[in-house]
Amino acid sequence: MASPLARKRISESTIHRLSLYYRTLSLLEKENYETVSSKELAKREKLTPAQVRKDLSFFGSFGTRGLGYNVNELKSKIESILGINRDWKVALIGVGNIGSALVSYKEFAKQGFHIIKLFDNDQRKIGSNHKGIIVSDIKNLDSEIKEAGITMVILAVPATVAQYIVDDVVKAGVTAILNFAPINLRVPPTVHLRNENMSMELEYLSFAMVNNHAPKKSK
Amino acid sequence: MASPLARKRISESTIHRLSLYYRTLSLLEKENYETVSSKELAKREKLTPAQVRKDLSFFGSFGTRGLGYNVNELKSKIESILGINRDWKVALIGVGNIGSALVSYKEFAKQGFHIIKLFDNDQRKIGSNHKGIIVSDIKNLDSEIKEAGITMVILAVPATVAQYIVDDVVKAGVTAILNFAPINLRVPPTVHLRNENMSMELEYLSFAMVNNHAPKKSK
DNA sequence: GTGACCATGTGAAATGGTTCACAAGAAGTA
DNA sequence: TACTTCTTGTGAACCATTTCACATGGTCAC
Repeated sequence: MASPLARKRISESTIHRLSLYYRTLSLLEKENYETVSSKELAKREKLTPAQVRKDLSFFGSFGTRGLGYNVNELKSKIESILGINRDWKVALIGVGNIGSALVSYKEFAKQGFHIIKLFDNDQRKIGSNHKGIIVSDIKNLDSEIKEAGITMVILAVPATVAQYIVDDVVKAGVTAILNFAPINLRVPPTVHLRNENMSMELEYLSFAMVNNHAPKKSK
Repeated sequence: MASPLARKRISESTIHRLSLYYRTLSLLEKENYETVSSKELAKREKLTPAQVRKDLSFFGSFGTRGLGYNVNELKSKIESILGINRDWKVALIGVGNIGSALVSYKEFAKQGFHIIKLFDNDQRKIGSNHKGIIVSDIKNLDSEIKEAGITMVILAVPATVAQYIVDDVVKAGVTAILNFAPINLRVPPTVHLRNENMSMELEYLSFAMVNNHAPKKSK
């Protein structure tokens, strides 16, 4: 059995699949499943049972031979692996198209990501109320982020200003950034950065159609 | 040199990186770069030069030894590989939070993805105007999609109804679907499906923070 | 034209990720 | 208890992707 804390490099794909398992386990829970086998889980994700077992084995042995995994238990194990067994305070910067959609995006809150601060530089937006949150002036970014103890930020600003804001939020102590701007950002090595690029998947689709690439499971 | 039409399986990662190269080439074009080396391109994407050259080599030899790649030319090569050297007519289904943000999302149009039809089942939304497009009743999905010759659809509806709509759009002749609903959809093998799961990247961030996973380049 | 330099394109090697195959553990049955 | 059945957990084998390393071919200065 692998120790939960074994310092082994876990692949990005494994983590992404844990997210999928988590979502499916939540569903199984609602459907009142007691247990689930790697076979069943694999079927739902269009993966192989071995893949599922291997992914989980990096973190421990959570199953029972002959029986499978206890749905509740596995779900909560994955929660703690992914770090979503707690509440995250998140600031959202840029209350434009994407930004305002994200404020209302329920999946985030479901998994413990709570947007508690909104920032913008547009005077018409500052002071306005989105889902109970008042939009702050981006000038107050530093103090408000520090005060609220926020370490995670969603960036939904135009590409032209994204880097400046990144520099600022990093100074304010943020260590995780989810970036929606179509630009490559620079962050210090201590800061985690992920990019959400919605065109990418459309481009993959058009590639697949044009080249008659065999349809495959999606990421 | 690999023939552009060699039937070799191209990896998903390679295609995603082409998207990145494309974006950066557009930028370089604006910055009036004539040529770019694999080294420079790699630096901007935080990849290795060999990776860049290998990716491109699957599709042909586009560079000049001693000089690098012509920015304009490479950009247009990638455009045709990705199938974005043409206009795609896209229908967007579900004009809620996410949906209405996507209508205004400029990156799509920039790359040739034109949302020309909106559908919803909410009487209050049907008939309303979003960026010049009138929201249609989802009841007319089949006829309107066929009539407009749409083959690509963005799905931004609640998870509970997503599968029904997928079945309908497939019947209407759609062969590519970008799904934002947090659910695993079933499509026939002839239909391309990609999922956009915005929670996944946040979960990756929280995993990285909690496990002190060395920050790495983002996808 | 010649020489120095540079960066591509690509086999081969190395690395990393997925699948196989099976020993071993647990549950249920008689 | 003994037997059957089921499914996990995991080394080993396999396959895919990335990186290395270098021959090749082109540019540019003089």
